[in-house]
Amino acid sequence: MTAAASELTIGQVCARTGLSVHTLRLYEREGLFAGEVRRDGRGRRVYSAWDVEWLEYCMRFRASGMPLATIRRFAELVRQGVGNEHIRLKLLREHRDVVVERIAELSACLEVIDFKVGVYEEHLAQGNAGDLWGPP
Amino acid sequence: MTAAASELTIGQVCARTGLSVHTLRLYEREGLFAGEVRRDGRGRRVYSAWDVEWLEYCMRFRASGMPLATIRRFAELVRQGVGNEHIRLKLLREHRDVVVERIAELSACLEVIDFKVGVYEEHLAQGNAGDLWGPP
DNA sequence: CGTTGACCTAGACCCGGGTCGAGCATCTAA
DNA sequence: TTAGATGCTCGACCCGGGTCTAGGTCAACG
Repeated sequence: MTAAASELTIGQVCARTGLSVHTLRLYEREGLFAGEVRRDGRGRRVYSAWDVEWLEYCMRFRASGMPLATIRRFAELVRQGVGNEHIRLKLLREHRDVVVERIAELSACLEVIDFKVGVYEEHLAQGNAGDLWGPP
Repeated sequence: MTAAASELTIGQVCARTGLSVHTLRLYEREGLFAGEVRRDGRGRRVYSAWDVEWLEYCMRFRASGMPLATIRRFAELVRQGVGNEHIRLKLLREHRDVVVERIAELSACLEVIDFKVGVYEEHLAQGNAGDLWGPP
């Protein structure tokens, strides 16, 4: 029989999150979890539903460029429990700003790339001879 | 006296681009330049204005997440000269798509982060007790 | 003169973030 | 009962992208 739906093995968590077992164990070693990952009688990891929820946030943080070290700091704050919410908020806001910045940077790059794409399109459209972008 | 404005030393290029000498030399070794970097009589690098222009594009590519290997492929195409513009265009378009994707991903992350920021703000605003985001 | 500063090469090192493998334990199904 | 999954730990490895060092050349300045 299977355990309660919120008692997941590492393999199940992999399946749900797309992370590899290796990565999951790495994250644990690196202290990214906001609560000790429990073990069953045989020493195997047991993840709860909220461990997974937390992981999903971690994945968002990663996908938005937050380094593991920052996630660890955040996790530590959560582990310490009630009372430091303003610090957590500060951290989140700082990361938010980084992400906004990054989007702006990418958008600026995109404009440049689009410009160059336009140049090439035009060049090709008119079967233009002569090198685009070569030494003068 | 100084050389023509378009004949730059590596140090001058660093100053103009913000890249370190190390990085500039690395980029050259890695074949990122679209034209051989010339040398003066003493073996010192001499950069032309368009080398710098090219570098500026490279920096945009990097900033938008293009790996060095891809920049190298692009540079090779340019080095080969006239005739492969459609391939270059394809490469640029593919990268463009990657960037657009990435912006979308970041925007999605931003929403999640903003949501969590909102949760914390509310929590703090009402001096709420009880842990936000702790094991149930 | 000698020292200072900009440059050269080759190669080592570093960091972040995984990814993999060896060697072992346990459960399950054929 | 034995093979196959699945899990465990620990430590090695890998990759991308720099960054730094040692040891050397040269020109110009005081």
